[in-house]
Amino acid sequence: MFVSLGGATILHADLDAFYASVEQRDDPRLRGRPVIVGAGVVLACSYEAKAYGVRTAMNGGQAMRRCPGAIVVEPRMSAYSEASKAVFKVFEDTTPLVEGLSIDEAFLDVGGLRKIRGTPVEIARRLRAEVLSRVGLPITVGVARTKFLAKVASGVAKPDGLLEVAPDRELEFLHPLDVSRLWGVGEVTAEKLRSRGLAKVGDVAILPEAALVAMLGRASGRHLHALAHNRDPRPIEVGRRRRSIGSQRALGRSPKSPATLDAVLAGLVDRVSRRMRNAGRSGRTVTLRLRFDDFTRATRSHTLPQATDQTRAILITARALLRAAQPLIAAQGITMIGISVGNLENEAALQLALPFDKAANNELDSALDQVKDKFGTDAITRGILLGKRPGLEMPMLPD
DNA sequence: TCTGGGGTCCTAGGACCC
DNA sequence: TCTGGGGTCCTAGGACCC
Repeated sequence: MFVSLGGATILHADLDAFYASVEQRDDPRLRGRPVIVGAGVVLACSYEAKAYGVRTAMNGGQAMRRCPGAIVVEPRMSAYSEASKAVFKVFEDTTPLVEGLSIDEAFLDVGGLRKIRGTPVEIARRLRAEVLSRVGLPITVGVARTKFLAKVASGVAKPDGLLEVAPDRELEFLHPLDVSRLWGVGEVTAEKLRSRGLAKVGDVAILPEAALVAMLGRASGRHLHALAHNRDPRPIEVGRRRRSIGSQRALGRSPKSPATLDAVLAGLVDRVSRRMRNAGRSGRTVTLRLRFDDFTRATRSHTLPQATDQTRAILITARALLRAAQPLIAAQGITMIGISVGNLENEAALQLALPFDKAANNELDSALDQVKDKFGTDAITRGILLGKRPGLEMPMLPD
């Protein structure tokens, strides 16, 4: 057991197969059985399904071929969001130093709690028990001296595990691991490393930093070099804020008319701007994201002089970007469209970033009229094209 | 039944300013 | 008229993560 202040005091807590676990918690018939959340594509799958080779992001048909007995359930995002909040409540009851990474994982710094709550491992053990008893979900915790290592440790310990990497055994733990275990090493980087005979973290550790930088670029090279040598001084950051808000939609492979694209775009902008207003954020940079038949991607962006959270200002910008991308779309066939707004500011939104522009306004209205002509008067407001969600704010009428 | 939806960070070139 | 370095912002693309 460690008593030094420089010991392993960072916890990385990571819920196991989060969406699927919530489904198994809420429906006893699913327990112990392979569960897939999401029909077209696997959003999450239970460990019973993983045993058959089902993976997140896998195509639904492929997943069913691998695991014909799997039970497929529709995602229930609100249930997951609620479960996430309950789990974060447990985190925050443990320590105020919580840095959320995503809906289902967080770093906790428990370094100052030894006297009142025990050693980090004792705290981690209790945290796991509490998440199970209070929220009913299994969670894995990695304990280490650095964030990086705590995250790697929880990855190794999954599912339903607890693993401490003692400070005097860090390299012993790290160096035999496959390079793909490292945070930031995905398919592309792992393949680059492997093609040079670097399969294990220990192989990477032997290289000089300059060699890694030449291979992977400055940031990735330095990052990987630091981690292979077990250097990660980053502290827990409490209260990190999101830097962009976006929404996207897959369109399938059939050709899309401009009016359809416009309707989808309007729906995306409505959803994004609504979420911005709910979050009290406004932004300046509007980015249009496109994906084509051959799965290549393109982005087009424009930065406004002032931040806004207004549907109309964002939609006018988004439409201009879409128009500029028309040749690309015509040539390649579009299969996904997305909008995101970045350069977010924390203050409440300013009134309207764009000066009133009669021509742009008329153009917008006529575009929305075309959508209505084609799909019915209330197509947009009723959200028929956009997921059957009532209460959309479109169309925006002239002042 | 080939491919979801939400994000983060980094790089590189060009415009612009001092 | 030509030349320099440094800094910031914007745009586009790409890798990665859950």
